[in-house]
Amino acid sequence: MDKIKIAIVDDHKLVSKALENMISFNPNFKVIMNCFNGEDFLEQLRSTDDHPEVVLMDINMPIKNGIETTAEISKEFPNLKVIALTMEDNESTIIRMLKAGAKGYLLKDMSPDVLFDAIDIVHKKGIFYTDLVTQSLLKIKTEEKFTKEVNDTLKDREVEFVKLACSELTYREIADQMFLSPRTIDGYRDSVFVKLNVKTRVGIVLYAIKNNLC
Amino acid sequence: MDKIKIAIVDDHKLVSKALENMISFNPNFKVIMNCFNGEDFLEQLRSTDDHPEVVLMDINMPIKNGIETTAEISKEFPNLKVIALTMEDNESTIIRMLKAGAKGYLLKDMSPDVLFDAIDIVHKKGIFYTDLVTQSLLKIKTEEKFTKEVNDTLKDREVEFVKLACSELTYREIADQMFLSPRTIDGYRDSVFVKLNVKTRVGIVLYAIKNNLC
DNA sequence: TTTTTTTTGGGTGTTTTCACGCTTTTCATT
DNA sequence: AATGAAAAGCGTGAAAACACCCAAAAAAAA
Repeated sequence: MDKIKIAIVDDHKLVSKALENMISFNPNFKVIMNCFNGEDFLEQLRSTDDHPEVVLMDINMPIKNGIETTAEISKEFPNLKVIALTMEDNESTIIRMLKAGAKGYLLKDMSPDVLFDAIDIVHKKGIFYTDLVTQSLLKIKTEEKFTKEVNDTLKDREVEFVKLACSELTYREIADQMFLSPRTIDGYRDSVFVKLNVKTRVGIVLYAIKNNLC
Repeated sequence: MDKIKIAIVDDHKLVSKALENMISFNPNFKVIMNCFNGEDFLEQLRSTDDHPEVVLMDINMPIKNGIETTAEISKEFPNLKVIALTMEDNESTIIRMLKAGAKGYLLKDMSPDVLFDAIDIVHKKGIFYTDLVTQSLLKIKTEEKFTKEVNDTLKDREVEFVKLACSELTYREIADQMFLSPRTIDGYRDSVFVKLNVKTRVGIVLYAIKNNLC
């Protein structure tokens, strides 16, 4: 049987080296790519025909993050199976990652066994979930929250606003920076409150940080 | 020459394994301890005489973080040289880590060379700084900000307040939770503003998150 | 036992934030 | 060109947050 070809995309050298090292202990796997960010990875993919079969993708990366990168990969190279890697698990991040087309996700401090299983299963069955708890959790979310997320997705302008809200600027100053009337900012605030299900500006900030928008 | 005995304290298995692996390539070093948190490490130290000479200490850990752990080590085992490890560098965290007694600090995604150098130099000279930039930066801070930090350290009660401020509670509700008058909370807010050099509640939240108080 | 520090509380007034209801402009689709 | 949805803008009133002033208990240190 041929070795499964694997790509690692992670901006932390230490982690990516560790992953590569971990994988090297399993004779069924072979790391053929190791990139530091999504942009880099996409370029490499486009410039060769020797594609990996499974991608271990960090979510938090500079330049192009895991979610964006995965979304592009899903369109352009639908055969690649992406496994998302995170340090801390955040529900809505996971959901967005799955929506972007990831076939599984793992916490970064898993045991080698789990990693090997995940790669094997994703490769054979096309999908892998860590345990039943999360699986059921996701089942619920994928119906209930999935559609909710779509309707409640922040528009571009609102995202801009949210980022600026994560500062000591007053709404009036935010309005200035966005070249809008303070009233418009009021409107953004109100709709963001509803969409994020929060009641105060601190709520916005906490959301933004959790979903690293800032 | 005897091998330098090293301890690794990091809650992320992947990282700690990677570090151990990295170190194993250098014949002058030997990893004799590998702990997942500060509490664990202190226990191990107290129950043996075979102490490490250099400790690679993660800063963000559950149960007992790197700063507290380093502070205790400095008192109890002053011969151990602690090198702090961080993912993202945060000035005030670094300062507090050095105040706690760390002899050097490194970003987690350094090259092996840098790690080896750091260990060697810390072991021989007792102190190591990554580069001149940070070194000079620290020089300035250690005088100017060091003393400032001491005066501006939040009191226990203020820290409690700050944690509650990182929520959608109003100040009045925070007062209730802390069994205090709203006026008192007003006072806390004002003094925290001055100490953290911020002007709004969002400023408090951003500070708290940066220094993971919440 | 003084002295100092911490904790707690208060008054007054301004600015910002938030809620709610409504209008105008813009722009893509038909 | 019509129309319908979105984005942008407006007004008012109430609540919360902020600024700056000061003082009394309580606890800790001297």
